[in-house]
Amino acid sequence: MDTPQRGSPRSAKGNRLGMREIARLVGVSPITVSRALNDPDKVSPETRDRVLGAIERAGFIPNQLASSMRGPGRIIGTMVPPLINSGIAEQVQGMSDEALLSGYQLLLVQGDFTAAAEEKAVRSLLGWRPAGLILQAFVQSAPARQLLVDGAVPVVEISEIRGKRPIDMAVGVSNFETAYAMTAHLASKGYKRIGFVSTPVHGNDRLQQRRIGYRQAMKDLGLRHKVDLEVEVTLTHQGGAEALRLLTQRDPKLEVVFCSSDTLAIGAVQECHRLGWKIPERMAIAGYGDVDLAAQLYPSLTTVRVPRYEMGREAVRQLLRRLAGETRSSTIISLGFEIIDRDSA
Amino acid sequence: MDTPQRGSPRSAKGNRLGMREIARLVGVSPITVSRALNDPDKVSPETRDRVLGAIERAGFIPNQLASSMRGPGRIIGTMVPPLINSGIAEQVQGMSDEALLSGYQLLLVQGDFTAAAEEKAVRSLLGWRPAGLILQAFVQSAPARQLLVDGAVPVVEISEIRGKRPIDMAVGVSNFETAYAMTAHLASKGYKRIGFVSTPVHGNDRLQQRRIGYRQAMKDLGLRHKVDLEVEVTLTHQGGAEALRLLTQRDPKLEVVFCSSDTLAIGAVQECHRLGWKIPERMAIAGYGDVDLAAQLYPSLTTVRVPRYEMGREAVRQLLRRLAGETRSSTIISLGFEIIDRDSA
DNA sequence: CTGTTAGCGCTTTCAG
DNA sequence: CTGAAAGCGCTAACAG
Repeated sequence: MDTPQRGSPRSAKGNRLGMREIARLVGVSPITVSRALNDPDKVSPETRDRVLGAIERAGFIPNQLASSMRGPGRIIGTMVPPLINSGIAEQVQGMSDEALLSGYQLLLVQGDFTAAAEEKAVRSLLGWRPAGLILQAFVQSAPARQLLVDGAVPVVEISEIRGKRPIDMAVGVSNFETAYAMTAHLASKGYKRIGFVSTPVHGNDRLQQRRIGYRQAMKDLGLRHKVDLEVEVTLTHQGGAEALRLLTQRDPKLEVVFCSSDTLAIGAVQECHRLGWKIPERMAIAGYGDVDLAAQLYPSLTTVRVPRYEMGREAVRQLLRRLAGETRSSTIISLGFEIIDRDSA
Repeated sequence: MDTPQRGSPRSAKGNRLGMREIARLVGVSPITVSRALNDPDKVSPETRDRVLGAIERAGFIPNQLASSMRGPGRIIGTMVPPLINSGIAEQVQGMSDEALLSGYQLLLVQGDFTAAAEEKAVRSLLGWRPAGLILQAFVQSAPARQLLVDGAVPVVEISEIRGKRPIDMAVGVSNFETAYAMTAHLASKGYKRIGFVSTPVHGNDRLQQRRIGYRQAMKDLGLRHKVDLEVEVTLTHQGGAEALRLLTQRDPKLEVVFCSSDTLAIGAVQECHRLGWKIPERMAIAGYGDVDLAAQLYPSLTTVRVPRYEMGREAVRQLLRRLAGETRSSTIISLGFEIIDRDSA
């Protein structure tokens, strides 16, 4: 209410006041204002209150750009795959929540799964001199990798963790294990003819590992596996529907379709409804991800739960630990997973 | 390949070289390097090539923090509602795509729908001295509003546009119109008993307008409307299922449920399946948003399509136009919508 | 507990 | 077309 309306309305950008003005107002030096804000213990309670009061009254908001030019910045740069149609939103939420807790901000750029976009994204992120980077769906193209190595910035990859050397740190699950476990789970329920659907695996090690896990399980369990039990489709519900049609065309006796993403699985379930097929009697469906809808779907979806929200948080935590000097060496954190057995398979 | 590996590995943060070093390398002054990058025409082609070559070779990435301290920054601050369970991801994608096109970066913070979070979010955004702000799900709490008015920063709200005075600029649809149109559409198909489901409308003007639109249409069309045809539930698929149970309990003869979000509608559809109810014969369902799944759902979902991706892009465009000095006054952009008539109602 | 000095890396004047 | 000087707003380092 008593905030003075200063300067011209919306045009001038420089009418915001700085520490200098606050300092003058209170009758101290700028550094004291800085300390009152960042290191309150180093200022006498009395001075502190006067400073903080003035800040409040003036509506002063410290310029983070300027702060970041000295110490390490308070930006965490993150690259994510397209947010549409994936559980990535949860990961972002996890990162965002955890970052804010420690006063960091997320600078978000979207990659797609191409090397060119990747390099561009990393470049622009590094331009902000972030305290660290969190990379999802990172394909490690050579130039981008080089940038990061040169960059001397802590990097956490949220990724496949099996048999891969992270640039610096990594958080994730073993996609091989999860897919293997699901395949074995389906077999244990008596299914023998198990198809596998994914989006294009080329250049995506998470999907590669899932497919390898599926294949390995089929082999270990002595189940018939042919390449034509596998299809690649686009990451849409429609893709899932297509996959179902394709696979049953190739093998009319197919019993269950294991989809490498819930999106695909949900699409496949709808297609079954359309065809009038009973799930799981005529066709069983399994997914991957345990999105919100999975539990509410009819029939409820058997799927793999990976802790996406936790992965986001853990990635930030790992970064902060490194920044605090608590860890020096490269670390890989494997989070657990669950096979969620529901009605669709 | 020939990029020299300089300095200590991952610990030292200062080993990145700056314009000064590049300048020295080429034998020009720093300002020439700056110009080669930002204003190539002002540098002789020959000098430019030498500078750019050196930059390339050294792997130099300009420090955006430093640049932003002089001219207007290249950050667009955005506040979004929780990314989970909403079409927001598309809007973010739209903003992100458009912003990147012009060399801006998105600084993302998540609000929830509370005034306290809102103020905090706006504060931290302003701390980065963004070129502009894009606010979604902004409830205009008094302190936050004051911050923005004082802030002298262009603000675009992605919001309800009916009868509201934006802080500065706004992009959106009339939620009243959309809900009115859908209700009328349902009535035109012969439905008389129409229920309405939403998440809590308190403090959310978009939802308020949708509900008012529904009520107004019911009245205008001479349809019976009682408050017990309306329920509020949480924004989850489960919420949609609950709503269906609740409403049919209250009015066993209910014919159609209009959900203020596709998430709810999809949940309601699953519940119908579970109950063994035919859609739309026993119960019809309509949604709002036209998410990806809506078209693939069985039965496919009758819903309202709002151009979320476009809203994101348009918001950024509006901001950029203002920054370019092309517009001075407050503007409100209303984007269109479509009633998508499918099988569920 | 408080202040002075200097400088982060870039870009805006203003001169050549 | 190129450069020198100055400074954006803040904070580390070193006094008092």
